[in-house]
Amino acid sequence: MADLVYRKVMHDLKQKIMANAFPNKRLPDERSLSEQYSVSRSSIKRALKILADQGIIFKKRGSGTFINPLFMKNKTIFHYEGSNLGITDSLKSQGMTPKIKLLSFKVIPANEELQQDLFLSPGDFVYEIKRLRSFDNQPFMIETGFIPIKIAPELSQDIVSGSIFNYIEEKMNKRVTRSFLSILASPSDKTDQELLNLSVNEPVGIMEGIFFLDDGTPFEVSNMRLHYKYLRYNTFVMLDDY
Amino acid sequence: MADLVYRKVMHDLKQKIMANAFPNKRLPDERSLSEQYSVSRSSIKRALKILADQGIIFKKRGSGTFINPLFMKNKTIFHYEGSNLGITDSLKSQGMTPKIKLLSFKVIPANEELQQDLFLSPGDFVYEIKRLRSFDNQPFMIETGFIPIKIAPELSQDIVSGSIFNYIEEKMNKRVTRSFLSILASPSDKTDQELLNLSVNEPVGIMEGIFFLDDGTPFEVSNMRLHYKYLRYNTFVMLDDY
DNA sequence: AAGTGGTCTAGACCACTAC
DNA sequence: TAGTGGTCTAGACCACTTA
Repeated sequence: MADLVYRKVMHDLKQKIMANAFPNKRLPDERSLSEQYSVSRSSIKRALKILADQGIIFKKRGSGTFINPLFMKNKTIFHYEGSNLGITDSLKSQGMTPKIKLLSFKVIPANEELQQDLFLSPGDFVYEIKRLRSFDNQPFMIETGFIPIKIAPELSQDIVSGSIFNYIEEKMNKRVTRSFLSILASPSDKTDQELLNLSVNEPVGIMEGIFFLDDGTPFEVSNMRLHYKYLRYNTFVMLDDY
Repeated sequence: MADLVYRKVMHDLKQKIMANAFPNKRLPDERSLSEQYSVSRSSIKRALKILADQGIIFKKRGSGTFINPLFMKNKTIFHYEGSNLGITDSLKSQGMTPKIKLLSFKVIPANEELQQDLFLSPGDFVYEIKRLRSFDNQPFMIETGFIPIKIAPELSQDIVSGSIFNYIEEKMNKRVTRSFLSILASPSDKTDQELLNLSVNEPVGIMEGIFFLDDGTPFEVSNMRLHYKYLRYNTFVMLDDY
């Protein structure tokens, strides 16, 4: 995957942007980039499109391509980034060592809400997986996930003690490529305070979401309660009507 | 704008999909579409890419292009797409009556951070606008906005007591179409507690963002502190590329 | 093996911005 | 007018799925 032309260009430009290789906050024009990288202008455009979709750069027709200044900020702090679906990979890409502690692992009948969210029928069962995620001995997230047993019949205590998404991709040869997320804030409860080392007036950030496989099947409903210092959800909204 | 090839194809296909013109939930292959529409395959791909980004279709390499069954079953899932950036409109569409109380309105020199975020030069000035938003007599948001005076030289106390975005669109004939948002949680401070009727252990949700005009010009830097019960940010994440 | 989507090229022409 | 990004084409070859 990593040998694709547009991906290489995209990654290289991203790296250069972060290394402040363009102090004037402006990228070379597309035709020059095409020459520099010895690739077609189309490939340059494709790489730039991705960076633009991620909000890292923006283009002004007739004028040039510029770096979004807000993207450069807050890079020193650890945070969960909206651009990655999996928590494990999200942490790894930031050089963190993720750790997972399994709190509980059960099979329960899906209630009505889960039936709706996961397109299940009455009587269907789901795994209920509670986990505590940490990095560098700092717990930052309590995660409760629900997965239909018929989608992943072979889940074991061993598997769910690691990255479930990686298991799905490597062993089941499917990809988790979409999710609906809700993000909100809430006072912490006793469990939060104990597990996440929070004082009573410190809140949690909550992410609720449904994750989908690449064929459109809803795969997991997840409720994530995060230490408030470790949630920063970045998102780029475009209203350019297609 | 509507005469672009890929847009026409995209709209036409979208309409056909909704009219159930593909009962087998499968689109013709790209080469056939290219012939049917008498456009290049690249243009077909571009149209399909947009539909895929919107979650309407998904592609399977070697197999074909298929209609997302979820799109037909539950269209509310994709609801965030039509949503508006402006708070005022966002509330109105939910049947709420928004109210704005102007807390302060000043002109100050842009500090270094604002200069960067808003593409300003040293010595440039910005408006600093602090407002409290309520609906049905329930205050829910403290908003601090910074807008370059050179972008909107005619801002008055009267204007900023209402919807600034609406003013921009109606009087200045520009559109706010993009924003870069960070969402996080934080304990409330004394001001939050007073203005938003929060107790000490109740948090705020924070949205920090830069809003851009449709030509890419950064228009406003905004810091929004929300009563935690009134922040729920919904988003749809796709990882198909990258 | 046939058919599908994915990647990439080289180049033409258009639309907008800056000077 | 010169330079920028935007659109579009025609075609080559690759990677994957299905039979």
